[in-house]
Amino acid sequence: MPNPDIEMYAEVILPLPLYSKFTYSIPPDLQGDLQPGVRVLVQFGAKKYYTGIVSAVTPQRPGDYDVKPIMALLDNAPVLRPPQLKHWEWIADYYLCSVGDVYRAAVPTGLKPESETWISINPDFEAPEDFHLTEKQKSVLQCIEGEKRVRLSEIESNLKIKGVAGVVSQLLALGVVEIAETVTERYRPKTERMIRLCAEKGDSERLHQCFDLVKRSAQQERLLLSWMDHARWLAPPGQQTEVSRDELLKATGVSSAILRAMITKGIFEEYKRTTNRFALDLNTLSKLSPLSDIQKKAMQEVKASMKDHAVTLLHGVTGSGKTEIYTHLMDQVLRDGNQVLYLVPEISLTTQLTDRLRKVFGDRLLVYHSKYSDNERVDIWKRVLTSNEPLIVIGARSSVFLPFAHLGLVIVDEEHEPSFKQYDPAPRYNARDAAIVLATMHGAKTLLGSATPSVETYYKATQGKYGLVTLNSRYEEAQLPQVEIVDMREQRKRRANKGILSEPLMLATKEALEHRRQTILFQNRRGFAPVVICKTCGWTPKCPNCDVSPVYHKHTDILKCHYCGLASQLPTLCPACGENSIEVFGYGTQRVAEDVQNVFPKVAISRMDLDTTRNKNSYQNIIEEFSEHKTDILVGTQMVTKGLDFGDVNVVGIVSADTMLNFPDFRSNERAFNMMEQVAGRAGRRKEQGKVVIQTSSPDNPILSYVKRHDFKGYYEEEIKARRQFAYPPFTKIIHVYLKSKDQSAVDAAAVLYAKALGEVFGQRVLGPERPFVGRVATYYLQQIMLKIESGASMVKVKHILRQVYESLARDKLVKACTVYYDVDPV
DNA sequence: AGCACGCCGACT
DNA sequence: GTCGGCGTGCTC
Repeated sequence: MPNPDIEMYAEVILPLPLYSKFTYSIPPDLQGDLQPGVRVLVQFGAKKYYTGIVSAVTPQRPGDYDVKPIMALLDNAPVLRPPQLKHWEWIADYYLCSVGDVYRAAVPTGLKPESETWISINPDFEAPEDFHLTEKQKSVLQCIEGEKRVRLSEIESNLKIKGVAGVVSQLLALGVVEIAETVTERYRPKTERMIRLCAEKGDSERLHQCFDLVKRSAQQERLLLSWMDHARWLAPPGQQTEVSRDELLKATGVSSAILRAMITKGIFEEYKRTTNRFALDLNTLSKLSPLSDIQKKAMQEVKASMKDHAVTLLHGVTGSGKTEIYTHLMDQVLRDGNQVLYLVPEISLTTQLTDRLRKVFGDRLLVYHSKYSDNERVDIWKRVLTSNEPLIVIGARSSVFLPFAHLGLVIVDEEHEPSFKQYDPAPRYNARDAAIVLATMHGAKTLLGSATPSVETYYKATQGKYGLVTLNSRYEEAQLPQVEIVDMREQRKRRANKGILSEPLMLATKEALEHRRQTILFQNRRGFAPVVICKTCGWTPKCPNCDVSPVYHKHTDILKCHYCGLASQLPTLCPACGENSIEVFGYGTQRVAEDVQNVFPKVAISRMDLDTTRNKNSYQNIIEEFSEHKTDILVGTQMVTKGLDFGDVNVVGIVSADTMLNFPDFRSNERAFNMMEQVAGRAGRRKEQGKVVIQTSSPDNPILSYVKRHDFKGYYEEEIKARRQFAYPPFTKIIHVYLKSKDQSAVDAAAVLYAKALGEVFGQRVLGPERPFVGRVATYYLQQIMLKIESGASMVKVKHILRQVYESLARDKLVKACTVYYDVDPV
């Protein structure tokens, strides 16, 4: 039993980017209930309340400040599991951010209620004689008057003026309004509208009454009969079921007005029921499909490798059936009573994959990703938290944070994918690496899978640090596609192309169409045209917030900045010279789709890029339509490269390889090879050999010859040589130090100072500062300093030095004007 | 990250 | 004279 005489204190993690620890006192009535991992409500600063997570409980009274008490305990039991706090600390330490940053990213918002300011009219207020208000005050007051209470943010959005907080504080001082800070729980369990009869089971008199009431309406009668059918009303007692409103209306085809009338008559009654978001019919489960001999062999090798390696790489060419191997492995882990984390890039989480797995694993499969609503995410969190049962979570990046009880296996598919790395905001973590660490904490094994492993991973595999299993042939002897490289300069010289389509790509597409086959065209740029220019004076538009040119979008007829999202009008006359000579150049997906439609006017084309996949179901719809062959040609950005499986695709066109090949950083070869090989892998996944056409202005680029031969090893050997020669990963570890400010001269000067200070300790390991590829994003100017640390050097020491340098410069006026942050292992 | 406190320009 | 701009420093 806790001793109530000893005062106890709790260390609390707050969802803030602060590095110091915050300690609160535990009120006597909560002593003994508090343990690491529970959520508590605490006051922070003068008015804010946050949901914090208790990280430790100690009897140690902290130093010389007034300790605030914990306001409330929000949980009976921790919302985290034991290894999670350790995992958060690892991420914060490794990726150089605060634990609060990790907490913010890890836990769904619904579990982190914050306080909000509510404003209401002061009922006791009496206006003195000479009382008058300014116009601004009056309009704010009007917003409050109609309601019981309003949020500050609501007034701001209603009036569309700034400084509402100030006006409210004036009104508060005058006594006109009062304010309250409240904490609202945002999580709402999902409810379903249900319909029941206003009669007891067995009350036949009442039932007759009901039938009398609907006698004159065929529709109402139908609804009543159908309801009785759905509810199994006539079955023996105890076998009745609840009837959902939607289900009933859908089954009968009767309009909701009819139902409403019957509710008004008192026949039916509507009520709400909390539903299980995971409801599933267990009778539809199907068996695992058997593995081919080659897959069986690979599976045995994977299992053998896992005996002596914590991490194993499964290097399998596109279409070799890696997913089948994962499925069998997961099944075995479930049988052993353990849980599985299956990480995939966001786009792979379409029903293509999840339906397949759901058929095998039923409700033991949970799906978790960013297109889910926060409520749905809280549901999944709670389900994982309360379940010790074997289950599989398939999810994107953030599912590494779920409260697993006992992981037996972690799978990271498409492990080379840059999207596993979060770039902004902190924590800037790589989910693949965080997952490996998590697996180790659980004593679980990790399987990384890819057709084009990252250089780092493949290097570790060749060095024996990771196990390596290779699958060289495609499933059912499908062949890797044949690759043709087309010189676009030569095409244009001969005027053989039609718009962006070269002759070979046009012919291949045409042939595919004739054989009822499909085509994917890959162009890694969205919008219509990336370049807008005045032909008379050379003027081009610039984004006012960023250091880029906006892209022309034809459908909406606007210029759009792809960095900050700002949209503007395309001027008809040049703003610089006044001539009517503005033209657009270059190709985005919209324009590619338009060109293709011009060449093949009768063919159904769809487009998949960020612009067409904003909504939760839009991926799904585009992919479904394409896989059901309702569309013949799919034009898309890198989204189309990620793990999609379409049996009828015979032709893949890489519309322009040039931007990929000429990117100015050390990963550009890796990215270009992976992207081209992956998109090529979408072709010919069934029996007939597919065809890939790569259009380029530099057909002699060596990367293209490796893609042409599907020669991963050859590309890798050359790449690893270059990495060694120029001291890039995996031979060094890279940390980017960023400085950010709205004041350009401040960042520029501060970055020089910073690089100099770092150089005094790290010497040649410091490169820069330089402006990043895009030097200004959303009104912030950026400077980047690159640190190259030899692999094997003590990172503890490096981080200690980074902290010291920051502290020594923190008082400098220029540095103070900037935000400093780090990106560890950038991709 | 918020938020309060505090010190200088354009308005009643 | 005041309102209100945002620089600076603190939050258990």
